[in-house]
Amino acid sequence: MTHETCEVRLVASTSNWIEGAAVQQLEKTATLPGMRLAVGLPDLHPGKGSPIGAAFFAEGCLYPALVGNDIGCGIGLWQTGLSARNRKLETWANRLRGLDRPWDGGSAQFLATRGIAPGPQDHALGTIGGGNHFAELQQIENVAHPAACEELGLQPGALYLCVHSGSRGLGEAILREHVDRHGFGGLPEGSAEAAAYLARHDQARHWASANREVIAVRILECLRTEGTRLLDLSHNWVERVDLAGTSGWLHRKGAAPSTQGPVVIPGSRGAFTYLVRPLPPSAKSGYSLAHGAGRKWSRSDSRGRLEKRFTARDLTRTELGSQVICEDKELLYEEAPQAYKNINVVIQDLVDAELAEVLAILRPVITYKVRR
DNA sequence: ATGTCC
Repeated sequence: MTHETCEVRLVASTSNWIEGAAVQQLEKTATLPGMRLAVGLPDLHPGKGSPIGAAFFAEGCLYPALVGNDIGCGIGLWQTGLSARNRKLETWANRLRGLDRPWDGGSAQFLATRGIAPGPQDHALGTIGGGNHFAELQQIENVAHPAACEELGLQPGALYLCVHSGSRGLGEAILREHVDRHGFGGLPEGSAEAAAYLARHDQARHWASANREVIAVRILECLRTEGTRLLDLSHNWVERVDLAGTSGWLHRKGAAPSTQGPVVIPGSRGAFTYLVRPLPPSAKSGYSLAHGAGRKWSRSDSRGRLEKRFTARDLTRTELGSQVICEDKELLYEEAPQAYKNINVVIQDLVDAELAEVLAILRPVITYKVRR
C-alpha cells in the first residue's frame, strides 16, 4: 500500500444513487492523519461529519468519533420454534408487549454470564432503542443456496427473528466522555488514551451483543417459544488488522465485516432482508460489506414528504403485507420504507463487485419499533 | 444514535 496517501473507493454501480454529500464526507474523512483506505459501500449515506456505510483503515492511530456513539451496534438472527406456514399475524403482534420497559430478568446476572461487569446503563439492557433499530419477525421467501443454508441450520418453514440494536446509553456515554476529555482527533496507537478507549469500546461491543440476546429472549418469551441464535455481527466498531501488508486500525461505520461468516443485510422495514455469504474477503473492500439499504431521505425530509401523502395508520402496513408496530408517529414517518434506498440495488452492487453471494431472502412479517 | 433539544 502506498504510504502517506489514502485510497478512496466507492463500491456502487451507476444505477445506485449515492448522495453527493456522502461522497464528500467520505473524501473529507480520507484526509484525516494516518488514513490509508476509505471505502464507501453501496449503502453509503451522509452522517454526522463522516458518512455511514463506510470502512476506514488508518495507520498509527484510531478515531473514536469515527465509530460513533452506538459502539457495537449490529444485527443478530434467531431461528424461532414457531412455524411461518400458519402465520398468526394478529396473535403474534398482540403478544409483543412490555418490550420498552426495563427487563426484569436480572440484567447484572445475565451480563455476568457473558463476562461483562455491571454498570450504570444496565437498566436499558434488553431494550431496542430508537432511530433505525428494530426487531423483526421474518420468514424465508427464497433459498438461493440450499447447501449453505442447511449448513447454517436454516429451516425453510421456520419463523425467524432479526434484531438490530446497539449499546444504548453505554456507547453514548463512552464516546461523550472520551470527546469531552480528548476531542475528535486520532488516538496514537499504543497510547494510554487509546488503550483506555479500546477497553471501554470492547465492553460496549459485548454489552451490545448481550443486549440483542436479551431482546431476543424477551420477544421469544412474548411469543411463548424458544430460539437459537444463528449469527450476530456488529457494524460499528474498530479493530486492529493487517491490510495489504500494513498494520493498522479498521473502523467500520455502518459496515458489516466480511471476515466472520454469513451476514444479514436488511432492507427497509417494508422490504426483504438478505442473508449473504462474503466471498473470500478482499482488502480492497476494507474487509467489509453494506449493513443495510442506506437512507435516501434525511429524517426531516422524510417527515415532510410523507406526512402529506400517508396517515400514520397507512404506514403500519407495508407493501409486503407485514405489520409495523411503531407507536411513535414521528419515528414511523422517519423510518418509512420510502425513506430508504432499494435493497436489491445495494445487494446487486455487492454481488457485481464479487464481495458477496446471496444465500437466502427473508420476508418481513412483523416489525417491532416501539410500543407505549 | 442518545432516559433524544424544548
